[in-house]
Amino acid sequence: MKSKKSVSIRKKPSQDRSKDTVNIILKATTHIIDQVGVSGISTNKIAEKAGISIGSLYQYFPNKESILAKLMHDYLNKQHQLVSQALLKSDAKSLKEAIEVVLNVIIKSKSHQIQLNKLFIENFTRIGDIKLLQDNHKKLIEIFKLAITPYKNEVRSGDLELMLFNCIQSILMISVSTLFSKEYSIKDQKVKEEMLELVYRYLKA
Amino acid sequence: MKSKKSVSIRKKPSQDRSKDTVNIILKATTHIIDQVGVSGISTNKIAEKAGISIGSLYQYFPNKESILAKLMHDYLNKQHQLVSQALLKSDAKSLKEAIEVVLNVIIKSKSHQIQLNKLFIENFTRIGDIKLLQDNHKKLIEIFKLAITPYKNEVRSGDLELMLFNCIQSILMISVSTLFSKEYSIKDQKVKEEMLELVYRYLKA
DNA sequence: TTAGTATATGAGTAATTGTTCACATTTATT
DNA sequence: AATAAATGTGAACAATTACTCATATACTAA
Repeated sequence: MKSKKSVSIRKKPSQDRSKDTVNIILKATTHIIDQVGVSGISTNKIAEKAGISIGSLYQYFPNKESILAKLMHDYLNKQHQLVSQALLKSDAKSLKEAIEVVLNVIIKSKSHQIQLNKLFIENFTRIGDIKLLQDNHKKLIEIFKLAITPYKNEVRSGDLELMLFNCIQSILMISVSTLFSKEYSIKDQKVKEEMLELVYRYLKA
Repeated sequence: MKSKKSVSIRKKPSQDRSKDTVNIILKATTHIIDQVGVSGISTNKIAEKAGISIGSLYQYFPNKESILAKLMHDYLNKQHQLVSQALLKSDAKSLKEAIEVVLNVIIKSKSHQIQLNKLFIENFTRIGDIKLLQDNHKKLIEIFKLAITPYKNEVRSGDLELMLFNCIQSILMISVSTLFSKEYSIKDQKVKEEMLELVYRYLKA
């Protein structure tokens, strides 16, 4: 039960076929999460689904948790990368437009990687990964802050960190909720507009 | 693996000592969730922690899931009850005050039952319990709607259901997040005020 | 007291879990 | 071609899992 939730890989794959193996393992894990959830995962099942031997799996991952951690790590990294890129290319001219840019990317990242949101949520309460998630939130807050800095005269005064913390939590929760909701979809334009309205009204002076 | 997530109890306890047993089981489960999370739970551990035999546990619960379901069920029921009661006794005179009443109770229920929020969140992705959670959200939306109805001239036009859906998601997520955050606490007055601000600004005309 | 019912017990079971290790095969290097 | 390194294999293991059942104890009512 003493699982070290390391993100590291046991052996660094040098040849192409071993890199493939690692990718296949990660992909198989994602599929299983999608089908039976995080609690339904076992290393034997992953190996089976990946079509490799259980021994091969342990060549590259020291334990089960490290697979989930790697998946989580990659997912969050990708998210930051996407948001940052979008902001660079953005031609936002107002607070509202800047918010919209951030919102668009988060929504996009959520709707493209639905399976991983299950991992995202279940990990919320796992002690070992709380730090990972909190770092994620902090990074998102930083990026968000950067995005609205040019328009800070439009922003009401107050504890900006806390305000952005609340914005991020709201956006994430609404996004994820709609993934499981029957009434609302994250792809629904109306939902996006309401999220924008929520954040904009909250932040503006 | 074919778990029936029934809330029902296998045998109805009639004597006092058996009612005690059921309560002890539920309490022990709550403690374990608090310490090692939902995924660290096993029926054997519950029985051990409760100081009863594993056989006794299965006298009253048909399977492991039914224990978690009962816990969840009780928790959500209690929450509705508290919110409804608070609204009855409320002397709110404006939209903002009505929101505050709802907010106060939800915050109170969250901060009083910290452990169960882990169950709450992890259950978010478990197929069987999604319906339970969605029903919970729907009920909260209904209660919320009832609370602000007297002041609906203060509320902006739009899809009220969706608006309240977003409010509930935001409130819940911010509440739960602060339970795990180092920077912010749900007991912090500033956090409460910001949540009120978020919801009020979003709803008002 | 006695008989019936409710409650408690815990060794036992079959299945699954995470992980290891001795060995086989494939690739890179000389 | 020979050797070393990288990669792949899967039977095997101890631990843990959810759950059963035969039996024992405690209560209730006659």
